[in-house]
Amino acid sequence: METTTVKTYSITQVSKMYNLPTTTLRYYEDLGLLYDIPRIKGRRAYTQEHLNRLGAICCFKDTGMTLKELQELFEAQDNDNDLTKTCEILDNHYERVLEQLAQLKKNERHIKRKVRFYHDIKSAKENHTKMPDWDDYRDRDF
Amino acid sequence: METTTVKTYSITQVSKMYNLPTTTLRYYEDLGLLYDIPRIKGRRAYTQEHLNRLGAICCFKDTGMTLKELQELFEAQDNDNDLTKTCEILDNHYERVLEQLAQLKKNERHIKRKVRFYHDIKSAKENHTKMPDWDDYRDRDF
DNA sequence: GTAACACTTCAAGTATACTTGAAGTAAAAT
DNA sequence: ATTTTACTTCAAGTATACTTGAAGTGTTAC
Repeated sequence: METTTVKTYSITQVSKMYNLPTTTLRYYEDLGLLYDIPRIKGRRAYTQEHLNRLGAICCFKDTGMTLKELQELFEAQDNDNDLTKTCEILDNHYERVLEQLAQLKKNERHIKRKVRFYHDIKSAKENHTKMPDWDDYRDRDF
Repeated sequence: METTTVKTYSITQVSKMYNLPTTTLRYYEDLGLLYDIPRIKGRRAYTQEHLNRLGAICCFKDTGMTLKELQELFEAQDNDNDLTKTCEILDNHYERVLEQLAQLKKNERHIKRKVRFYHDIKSAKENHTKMPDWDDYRDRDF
């Protein structure tokens, strides 16, 4: 006979690893996003499986999925193992992520221009040189 | 004597242009993010200036700035014309945007892998071929 | 032994960003 | 002329994602 010990993590360890308050970890459990977390003497003992799931939660949440949508995704993935629905949700979400990425790149360029513009205004004021014109910064690559 | 007519836009036109409900436009005005909007017969008449400002609001908001932070930024920009503070806020925000961009790219790759993984599971099940293993998808470029 | 610490559950409270409802006005459509 | 449409103001309500508070338990520190 053979026994294997599975490495587990306390709620505070997980909290630090994922930079999430312990209250948020409990909240996700309440919502059913994390479940079957074993208790050792009443305390949560997260396994690698739970960490992987939590990684997925953060990834999807950070890319704009609501917790409700995450519940749906996990329900399709776990319970019924409804692959058609799982793929549909994932495909739709991936589309949205690509749009986000394109938009964020645009916004990044716009903000970069604005940063330069205001720094140049600051310099101009300090050195009593000619004030920059925003028209020279719009839609121009630096 | 010379009179120039400035092109203006109704709240519904602006709502459609920026894909924001009219109620949200009024809300932004309540918060002071948009101000000095002239009324023609009681109706809001947005000028190009307001559209530019609204564009900035959307850009900063979409990159994670809160409306309160936007109020601070605009206060530094408009009222006191406090360039040091304006630059500081912009610099800090730009840093955050670069981090977001890096993170979003990571998340995009992770989700792409997951999309492929589940599509491959679906195919495997339909064609009774070997099920894929997630380990073959982690941190691998396609 | 007892105080401090690190959790536990469960219910209620909060922050942000809108959103809705009620009551009114002014111009266009029938 | 009167109904419909498109706004207006102002106050109150809502959704999402947490966050806090109260009361309790089991291990560690002195």
